[in-house]
Amino acid sequence: MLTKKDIRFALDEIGKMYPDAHCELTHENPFELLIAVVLSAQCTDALVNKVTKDLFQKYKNPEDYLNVPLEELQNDIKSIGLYRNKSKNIRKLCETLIEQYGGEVPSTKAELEKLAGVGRKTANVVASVAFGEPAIAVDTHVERVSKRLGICRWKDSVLEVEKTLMKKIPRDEWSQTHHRLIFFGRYHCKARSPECEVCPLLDICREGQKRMKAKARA
DNA sequence: AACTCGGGGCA
DNA sequence: TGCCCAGAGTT
Repeated sequence: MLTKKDIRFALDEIGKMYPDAHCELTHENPFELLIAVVLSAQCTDALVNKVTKDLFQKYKNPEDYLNVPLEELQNDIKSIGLYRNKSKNIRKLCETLIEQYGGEVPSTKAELEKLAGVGRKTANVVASVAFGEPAIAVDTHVERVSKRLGICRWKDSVLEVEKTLMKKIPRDEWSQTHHRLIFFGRYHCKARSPECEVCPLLDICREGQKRMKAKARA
């Protein structure tokens, strides 16, 4: 497990690599962000952005999603995969927004998480990006990076990873750190081919040293 | 905890 | 071709 000092070092180095990491999903308002994040589950944001460009031109508010046949909505998001679940969830979500929130997007994590298609990760992202609430959303990148570096344990659940990060990172750095870890995981500490050879964190990274040793042996 | 949804991107 | 992707819901 990394010491507090090592974690500080790691966060600072990652911050130097990606000083202006941000949410890459296109959105003009909380509602569009919410839809975009729900659509982004298990597919890349670049792919989602291709669809949302036309989607947000056509669907401006929760009512618009309910005023077309389900098949039409499915067809509009077909190319991102998992479209049957996502289209149904979005319609259910829009119904809830209209019935319970006057057509607006609720701003707290607890309320967001109750919406169809919105889990802990999506709720954290929307609360953080759209409403400025401190949050660390643990997706596959954040989880992988945290475990490789040794910020948390390999067997930790997603929720345990989130708790550990919140405990070890100052609250006012949560949102920024979240996006930086995602950039670091996406572009450098990649799932398949992490670039350990040119990584500034190699000295403190358990997994990186293991990989380099294995490579030297081969 | 394991399984399913799923087309696109990349090696 | 095969494997993975900025997850969530169900069993």
